[in-house]
Amino acid sequence: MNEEKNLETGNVYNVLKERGFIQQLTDEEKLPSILNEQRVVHYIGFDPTAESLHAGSLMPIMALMHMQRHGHRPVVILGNGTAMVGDPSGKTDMRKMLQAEQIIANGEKIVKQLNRYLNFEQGKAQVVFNGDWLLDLKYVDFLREIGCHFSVNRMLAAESYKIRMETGLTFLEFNYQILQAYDFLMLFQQYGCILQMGGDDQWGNIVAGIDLIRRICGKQAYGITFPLLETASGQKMGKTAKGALWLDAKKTTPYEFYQYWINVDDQDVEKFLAFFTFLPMSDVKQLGSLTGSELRKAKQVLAYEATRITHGETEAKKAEEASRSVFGGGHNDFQGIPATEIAKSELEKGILIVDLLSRVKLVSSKSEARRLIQQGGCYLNEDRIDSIETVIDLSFLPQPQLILRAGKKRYHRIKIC
RNA sequence: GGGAAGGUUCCCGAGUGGCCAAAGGGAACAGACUGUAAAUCUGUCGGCUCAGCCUUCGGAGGUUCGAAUCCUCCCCUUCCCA
Repeated sequence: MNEEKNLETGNVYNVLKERGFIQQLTDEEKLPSILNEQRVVHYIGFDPTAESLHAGSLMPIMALMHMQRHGHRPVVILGNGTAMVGDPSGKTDMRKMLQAEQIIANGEKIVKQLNRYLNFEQGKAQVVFNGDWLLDLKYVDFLREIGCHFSVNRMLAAESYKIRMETGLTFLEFNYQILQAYDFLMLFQQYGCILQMGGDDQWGNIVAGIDLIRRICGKQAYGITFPLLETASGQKMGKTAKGALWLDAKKTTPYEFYQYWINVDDQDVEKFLAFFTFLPMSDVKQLGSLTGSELRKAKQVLAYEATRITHGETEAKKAEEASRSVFGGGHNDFQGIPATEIAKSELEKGILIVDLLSRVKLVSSKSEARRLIQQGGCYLNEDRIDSIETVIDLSFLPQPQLILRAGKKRYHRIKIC
């Protein structure tokens, strides 16, 4: 799915900067020229705390893609070691502790996912598991060799621990930063990795790694952080009605993925085009300058491009078609929208509308289904269902298929088999 | 280890014996308006075999006709002291 990208010319630093990826960096003087002059090995860590990455990881992924397109070499760390600890940076609560096997299994799935975005052939990029060096560390040796370089006073003063200084911080989590710094050191020594990137909440951890490398190796390493994305309404980006916006088509279908992007707030369109597509900035700005309903064109481009990058061109086209036919009126191409199979024999008996809604997960309980109907939000083939007693049976079948709609935007197709 | 304050429905947060499925706000959902946007207005917002019933107020017991509210023990969090 990952087509060969042509190497792009120009300084990747300028590209990242122009597209808004850079929140902070450690050396504004040197880093841009280093990125211009040499092939830079750089890394971003992903926590295998779930079996799929979600939209929150998309910005780091896009950054790595830009880097690779400019000839640099991404290293992805899967934090199967650090996930055993849990990063407290910028968080209110302690993370749930996960089982080691679960973490490994998640990690393997995530590696597969990353293959869609990055080219791992011929050493153009690499995945490493930090458990390889973290899990077998000897406590006392580690304290003596690494721990002695960290100032607790300074760690406590760090912004990333500030919230947790109020709500509580365990020693376990307090060690996270040291482990991440150690990761950077390992990558620096073993792979010549001189740059770490991450969300802005990682700043403290990144700088800790740079310090450690300087103290132990006497060499300079660098860091870049990305802005933490919030939507215009102040929500963390990538939330859907069902929860996270996953990058796994099984957890969030390409259609749903497309719908997320086409529904973004007007104010976010230009920003998101810059982050989540590879369109030239001139196009991004031009699309972003559209106003009123014209802006929907920009959203269509955003949705298509973002879906294409994650799910490929075929799926993106299908999602686009389905969205057009559903929202644009007219055609009957409902191929792309979520579907459930129901046996014809069941329909012969008839199914209560309430049961049907809950069966296809358009609602999370039958009470919700009743509420939906009573509030006038339930449609079958674009006819409003008025009664919660309605029984769906073969008499509804002159239509080639059954299309259920909940509210204005949530569609579901019933396949008869 | 000692002392203090707490743990309430998705989140924040009221409630201190019945009128509590539990105020208020946020989030979310539906309707109207619209551009599959935002804002606004209206309504909804534990579950079910839905005029009734069942489960919920950290956990387990107990008192009582009746408990989120009182008692006992336990678990957890924060703060102060060590």
